[in-house]
Amino acid sequence: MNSELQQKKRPTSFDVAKRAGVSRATVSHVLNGQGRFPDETRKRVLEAAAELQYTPSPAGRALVRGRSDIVVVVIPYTTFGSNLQDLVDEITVRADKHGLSVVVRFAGPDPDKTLAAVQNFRPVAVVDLGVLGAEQRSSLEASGAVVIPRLRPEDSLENNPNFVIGQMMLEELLSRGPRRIVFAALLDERSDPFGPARYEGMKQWTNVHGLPTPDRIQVPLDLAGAQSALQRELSEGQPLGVACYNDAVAMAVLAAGRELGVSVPEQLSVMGVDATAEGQLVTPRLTTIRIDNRPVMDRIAADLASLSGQANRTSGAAETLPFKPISGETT
Amino acid sequence: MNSELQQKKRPTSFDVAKRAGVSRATVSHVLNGQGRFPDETRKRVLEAAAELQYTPSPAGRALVRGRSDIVVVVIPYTTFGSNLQDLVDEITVRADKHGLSVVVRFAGPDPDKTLAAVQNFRPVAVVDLGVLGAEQRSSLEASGAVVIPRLRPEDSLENNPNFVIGQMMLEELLSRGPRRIVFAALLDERSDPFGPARYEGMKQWTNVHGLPTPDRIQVPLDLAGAQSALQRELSEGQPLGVACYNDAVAMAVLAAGRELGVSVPEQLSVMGVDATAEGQLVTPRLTTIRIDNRPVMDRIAADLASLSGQANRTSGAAETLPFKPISGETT
DNA sequence: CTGTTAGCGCGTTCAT
DNA sequence: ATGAACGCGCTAACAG
Repeated sequence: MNSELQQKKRPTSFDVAKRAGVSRATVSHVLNGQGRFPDETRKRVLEAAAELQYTPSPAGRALVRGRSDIVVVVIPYTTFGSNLQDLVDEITVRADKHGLSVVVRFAGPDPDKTLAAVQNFRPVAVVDLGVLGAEQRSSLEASGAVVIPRLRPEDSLENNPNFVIGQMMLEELLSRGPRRIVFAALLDERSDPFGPARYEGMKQWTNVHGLPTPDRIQVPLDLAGAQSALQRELSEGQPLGVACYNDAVAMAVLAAGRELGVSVPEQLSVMGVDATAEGQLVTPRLTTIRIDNRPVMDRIAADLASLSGQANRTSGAAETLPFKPISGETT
Repeated sequence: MNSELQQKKRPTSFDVAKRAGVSRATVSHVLNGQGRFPDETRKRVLEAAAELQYTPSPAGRALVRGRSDIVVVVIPYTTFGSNLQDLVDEITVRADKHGLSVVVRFAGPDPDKTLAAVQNFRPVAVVDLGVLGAEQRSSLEASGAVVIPRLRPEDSLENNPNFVIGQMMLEELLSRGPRRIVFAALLDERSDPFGPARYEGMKQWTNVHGLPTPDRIQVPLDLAGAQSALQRELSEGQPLGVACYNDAVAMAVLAAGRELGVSVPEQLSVMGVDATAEGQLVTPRLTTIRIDNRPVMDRIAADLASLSGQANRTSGAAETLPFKPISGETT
């Protein structure tokens, strides 16, 4: 028989109250900074709580509050910049300061199930990194959760960063002279939450500048598949500029071009997005766009802070663009 | 457009009971499949629940159960390809079948805070993808959570996949003849949860085969940094084989070698791990190891199933190895 | 001003 | 098949 077998039952507010010689209500008041108590009492309660390592039961609190202390970060099925974890880490730290706990939820193939799962947490807030549609957002808001938005594909397009990225890529691809433009999306559409907006940005730009609308192709991330996808576009013999969804796609296009014997960047210029380490390590080095998510983080942090009623310090509206082109050898 | 009025308050078991003309206790029993009720009653309750879209409050349930329905998947701070997301997706689906909801938690820089955050959910189970130390596991288990995958007697060091991967890399690197071996870890140690075991595997293998113990270097993912890291190892003039922590590191090493003008694979052979798309798209194509996480998934699924008392012993013994070398042009 | 009592919120379960 | 009580924290109302 192991004497250590005791199921550690967590201390409750009752235990703290008993130890501090007060009532449960007082414990609650002191711990939540409500009402005024003599320092003596406050101290006794705080000490008792500390000694018992008291942590209020999230379940009890959620029950009475009607919602949990959980913030759900919903992440699209895609790999955008490996610094996603850093972003989440920072959200976590920030939320922690407001007494909120962060969990991540990967968006599954079925949006409804994802939404249901998120709803099930009765989260106090949902950080949407590009997954939620309009109706999902309002559904969440109807249930009382605050949705902290980032990229909304449907609100004013000109404000959408992805829209601007599409245009930025065009400018870069055409800076060496005119060429036919193609947008290379991922083969797996589900992995492509931002592609459509970028493509839209490109279409609008070409439209404004009197250029033909770029084609859109889907490129698998293997050599053979990419090759056949690219070959169809190259057949016309004029120089081609390929704006890719991300660096991985760009690398597939480049590999295909190499296999097909076309010269880069003369006959084939390629641009990625994300500035991954890999893209900068290969030859030819990728021209790409580095996305800085500090502005996103700031916005999230502000929204998070406003949850606790803290002053919503709006930072400067227009700073520098949150993304900048990285010149490589592929344009 | 249907302007259905959003219910501000979710239905409770009381609402269902009222609608079905029974008591709350009956609702609970029927919904949880306890006790025997006439089909008539069962049906009425089930229908009422469905019509009201009743979802039991997780908070209420957690309160009475003492723990939540949450399964926390703890993910190491490492670059994860979409394969990890697929793994999590599958865990999510599997857990859902048992009425459990999955959340992901990225391991932060501070293990204690990570542990505390996980504990705070009072999870019914924790899926550890390579972050938890022994004392963390026991701490979780002491609080009543099941840590998955469960440690099994056969999980000695020799069976550790990473241990075997290290050895497999050595065999591949040395297949072209003897050369000096170096293990290239990530610069950011925090991102490297599996490297140590792989290095251990290599050390043991060399020891058994009477070869010198491989050096260990840390390689940053930029050209200049990788170059200086590699240069120190190349100075001896004999052929070098570099076993890399992953494909990204391998690409950094290759870029450095290219810059330094060494021939691949004659003077410098390189091996990665992960078989990323990028590694297969570059020239020279990477020799790497593809890791199949189906076995891991099976094990997790089995442990998950056993949470609900379902003894699911379907998994046969060791079939094929869960990883296989991909021959490229770098060895 | 300081602190307590009482009761709510929701699902589960024992005893009837 | 049900009433009542429980688990835990919060807070309105109230008493010292």
